[in-house]
Amino acid sequence: MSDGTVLAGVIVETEAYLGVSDAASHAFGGRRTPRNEAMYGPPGTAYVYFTYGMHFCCNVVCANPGVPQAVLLRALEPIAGLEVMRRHRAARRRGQVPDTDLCSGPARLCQALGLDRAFNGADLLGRSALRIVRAPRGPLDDEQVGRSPRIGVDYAGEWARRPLRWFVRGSAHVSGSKRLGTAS
DNA sequence: ATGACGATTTACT
DNA sequence: GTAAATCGTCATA
Repeated sequence: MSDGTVLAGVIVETEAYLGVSDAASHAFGGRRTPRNEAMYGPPGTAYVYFTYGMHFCCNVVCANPGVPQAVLLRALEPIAGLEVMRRHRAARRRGQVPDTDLCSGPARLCQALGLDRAFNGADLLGRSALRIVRAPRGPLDDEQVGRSPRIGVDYAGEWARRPLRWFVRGSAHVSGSKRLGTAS
C-alpha cells in the first residue's frame, strides 16, 4: 500500500473467461466498450470492473493483445497484511470477519486489498503496487486442484455448465467453501 | 433520456 | 431458503 504495508495472498480460486465465444464473458460476441477495454490489452494486464452498484472484481488478462481472454481472481489465502485486510473488510459490516472470509470471493478479495478502478489496466507483471509473482511453494499437483462450473453465470446457457472454475481442494479460503470447496 | 441488469455480498425470515 | 443494497454501464429510443 501507499504507506509501505504489504498485502499478499496465495491465489486459491480462479475462473477462466474465454473471450468472444464465451457467453458468460464481458467480451462475448466481440463486445468492446470503455468498460471492458482492458480485456483487449496485453497479457498481464489487470481488468478491474465495478458491478452490482457496490463491488469490484479483478481479472488477469491472459491472451495476446486484441484477444479478450481473462482469468477472474476469486479467492486468496491471505499471507501478509492481515490486519489491514480485516479493517478493510470489517468497515462495511456488522461483526468481525473470519480470516477465512477475508478474501474468499472476487469482491471480498478486492475489498481486502483495496482494489478499485484505479487499478484497471495496471501491469501485473511489473514493479507496480499490484503484481502477481510465482508462488514460493511451487506448482500444485493435479490432485490438489478441483474444478467446477463457474459461479453466478447461470444466464450463459451451455457455457454456464462448463467446468471453468479452478480451486485448491480443501482450502478453507475458497469462496463458499462449505458449499463448493469440496466439489469435483 | 430512459430503463434493465449485473462474473456479489450481506442480512434477515 | 429469500431479499435488499446500490449505481455504472450499455442498449434502445
